Amino acid sequence: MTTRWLSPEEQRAWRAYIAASRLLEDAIDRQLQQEGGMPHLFYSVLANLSDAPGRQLRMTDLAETLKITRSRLTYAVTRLERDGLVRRESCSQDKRGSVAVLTDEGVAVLERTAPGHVETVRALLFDRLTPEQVGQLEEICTGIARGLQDGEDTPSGADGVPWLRRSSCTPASSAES
Amino acid sequence: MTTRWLSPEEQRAWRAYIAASRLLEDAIDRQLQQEGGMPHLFYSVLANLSDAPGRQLRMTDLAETLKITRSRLTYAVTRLERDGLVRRESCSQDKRGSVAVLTDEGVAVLERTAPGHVETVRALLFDRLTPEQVGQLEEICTGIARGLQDGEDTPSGADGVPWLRRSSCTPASSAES
DNA sequence: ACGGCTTGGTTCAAGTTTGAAACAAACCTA
DNA sequence: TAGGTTTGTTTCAAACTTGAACCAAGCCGT
Repeated sequence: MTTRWLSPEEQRAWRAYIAASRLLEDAIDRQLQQEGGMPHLFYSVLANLSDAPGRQLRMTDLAETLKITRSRLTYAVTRLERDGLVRRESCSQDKRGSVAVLTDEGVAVLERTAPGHVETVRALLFDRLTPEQVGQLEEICTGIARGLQDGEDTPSGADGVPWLRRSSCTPASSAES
Repeated sequence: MTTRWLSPEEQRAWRAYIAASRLLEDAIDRQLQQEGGMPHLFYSVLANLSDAPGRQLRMTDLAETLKITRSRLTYAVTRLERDGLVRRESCSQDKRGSVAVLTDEGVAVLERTAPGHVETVRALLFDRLTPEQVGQLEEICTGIARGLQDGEDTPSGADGVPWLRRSSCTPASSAES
C-alpha cells in the first residue's frame, strides 16, 4: 500500500493535539514543580496512592494505572521515599513484591499541593471547554487508550506492526490527577 | 475560594486524557525509535525543516513551532547534526542566529521513515475516530493551545498565577508530525 | 561611541526516562 | 523435587530534559 497520508483535517488535528499536549504538560509540570517541588508524574503517584485502600498499592498495579514502565515508577518511588512522602513495604503474600505506602507527610504534601494543581488543570483546560467538549474529550481519549492497551501483547498477527507494550488496568477512585 | 474540585465528568475526562496521551506518545516514540532510531521530537524537527522554504529554519522559529525550549532544541539539533541529518549554518542577517538545514541524508531518512510513522498515527489515532471526532479533537486542542500561548508572558495581573512561559507561532506547511 | 537592555543561542549540572540485563521468588511440570 | 519458565522489581548506563547562567550580537538613547 502506498501510505495513506493524513488528510488536511487530520493533519490540523494532529498538529493541534501535539501542541496542546506539549504545552499543557509543560505548564502543569512547571506549576507542580514550583509549588510542590516535583513533576506531574510524582504528584500522580501520591494522588493514586492516596485514594487506594490503605493508601498503598503494589508497584506493578501502580505502574499499570499510571501507564508507565515499572522502571520509571521505581525511580519515582525511590525519590519520593528519599523525601519521606512514600514508604516501601515488602508484600507479605508475595515475597517478590513490594508495596508503596503513602506516609503522613505524603498526605500532608498532597493536601497542600492538590488545590493549586486542580486550579491549574481547571484554568488551563476545563474552563476552556464546554460541557459537551468535556464529554467529547473523554470519549475520544477513552477510545484511544483502550485501543492502545488491547493491542497490548501484540502477537504481531499476519502483517501487524508490534507497536506498543504496557498492560491492563486496575483503577482507583476519586480525587484529581 | 475553597478550591473548585473536578466534577466526576471532568475527572473521567482528565484521567482518560492522561492515559491516552501517555500511551500514545510512548507508542509513537517506540515505533520511531525502532524504525528511525530517534524519538518523536527529533523526527518532528526533520519534518518541520522539510516543509520549510529552503528546508531550513532559524533555531528560535523552530523551537516556537515545536513548542519546546531553545535548550531542548539545541540538544536535538546537535544530535541530528552528529548523525548528519541536519547541518547548522550561521545566519547572514543576524550574526547571533543560526539556522538548521535539513541535509540530503536527512531528507532520505525522513522519506524512509515517514510512511511508518504516518501509518502508526493513523492506526493508533485516526482510524479510531469518526470524522466528527477528528473535528472535535482539533477544536478542543486548538483552543487549549491558544489559551496556553496567550497567557504567555504573563505579567501576573492582579492575582493571576504565572503558569507557563513559551512564545508565539510561525507555522510551516504540509506533511505529517 | 558608550553603557545598558533585549534577543538568539549555547553550556552545564542536576534530574528524569529508557531499555536491557540481573535477581529472586513463585509456578509449573515431568 | 529438580529444572525451566514466568512474574515482580531493581539496577545500570546511555539518552534526553530542565533551568539557570553565560556569551555574543543587535538595539537604543544620549
